[in-house]
Amino acid sequence: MDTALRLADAEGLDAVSMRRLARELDVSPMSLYSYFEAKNDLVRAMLDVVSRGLGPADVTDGDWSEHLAEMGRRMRAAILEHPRLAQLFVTAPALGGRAMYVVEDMIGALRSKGVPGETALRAVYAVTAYAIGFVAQEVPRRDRGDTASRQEALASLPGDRFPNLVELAELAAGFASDEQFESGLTALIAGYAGGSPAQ
Amino acid sequence: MDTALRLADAEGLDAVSMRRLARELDVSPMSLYSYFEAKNDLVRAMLDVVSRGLGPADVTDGDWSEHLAEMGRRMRAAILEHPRLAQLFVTAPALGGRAMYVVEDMIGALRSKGVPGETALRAVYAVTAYAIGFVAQEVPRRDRGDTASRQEALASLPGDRFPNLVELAELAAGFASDEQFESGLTALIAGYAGGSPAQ
DNA sequence: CTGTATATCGTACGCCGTACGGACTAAACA
DNA sequence: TGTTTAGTCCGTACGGCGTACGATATACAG
Repeated sequence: MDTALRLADAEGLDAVSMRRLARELDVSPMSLYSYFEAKNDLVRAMLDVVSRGLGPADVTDGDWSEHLAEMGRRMRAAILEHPRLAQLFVTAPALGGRAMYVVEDMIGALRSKGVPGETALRAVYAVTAYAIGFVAQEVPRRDRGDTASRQEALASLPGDRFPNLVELAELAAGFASDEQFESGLTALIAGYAGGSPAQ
Repeated sequence: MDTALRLADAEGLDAVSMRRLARELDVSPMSLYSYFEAKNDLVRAMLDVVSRGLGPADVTDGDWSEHLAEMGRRMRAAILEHPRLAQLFVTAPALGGRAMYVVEDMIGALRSKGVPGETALRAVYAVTAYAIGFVAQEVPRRDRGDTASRQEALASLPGDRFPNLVELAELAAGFASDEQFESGLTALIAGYAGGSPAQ
């Protein structure tokens, strides 16, 4: 697993083939099948290791909105630790492994603070969706150049069809990912809490 | 493109190989390279066609929150029309093609109703992230059995470690996707609007 | 008619996942 | 002790993949 993850981080998920991984380990390709029934199993194991980075949601102070926000932040952070594996989270048949524990604990925390089960489920589900979708958009964007080049790309759109994007190019390109993430996260949770608006 | 999309819808994205697509078309594999420089181009073209399904955001009544919500719904609906291509949206280097027009128009609509540019950008970005992430979780879940079997799967978790998920299994399995999507979408937008709480 | 562009194709290379069966090793048991 | 068993490793082979390269055929411009 170490080698597989190192390989994936360094050269991308596509570089992780049974044959290539075996070569890295100075071993025959078929040997790997003693440990994984098929390549899918290997990939699932990789996802599991990464999602272990979620860690327990041990924040106990603050109200439940803060709990929930923290879960969202952890989820994003865990995925961003291995950006090249991000697509796994997004394509995965289901959140499993560590993520399951986090969801369970988060729902428990919310309920213990008086949130009804249904709302807790809905809110956790929504935050999960937001975090995954956000990172899915964030990762490729990050790979594709700095702020200046992103701004240039937006500004060079045909101005007669994209007046708003062109006008706001500088603003849009300058958004820090962290702020942008917080913005949506805060809004989403505020919506569930019926609290104050974001931004 | 028609054949490629039909093939992808019927047998999944993996079935769309240059060789297979050529066979479907009664043509040599290499012939396809007259029209697409590489397989990536073909995939991008497929994504473009699908995202054309977004259509223009032509809802002009209602306030801007309703506009924004409609964009989210359209986005989800467009992706769900070709569920087996969903991962493309999520892995894509950037929203392009039709999606770009939708974003532009949506930002324009929001601004024309008095929303500051920055908020408009942030809100549209957040809704996009939410919609993509939601569908990413929704598609595999849908493939994996009906309500009853999902409930069973949840209920059979070890009760000492997952008390909440077990207890709420019935509730969780029974959530209709549409309701769940609306729940998060409403919350998110309400957060930006500073309006009333969801659910 | 001649040249040039366009579409199609056959062949070949180096990847991939993995089915199958064999060889070696170490532990469990007689 | 010898024998069996389970686990590990491997070589070979099959069918698939993307696509570089060069040849051919067809159509159209001059």
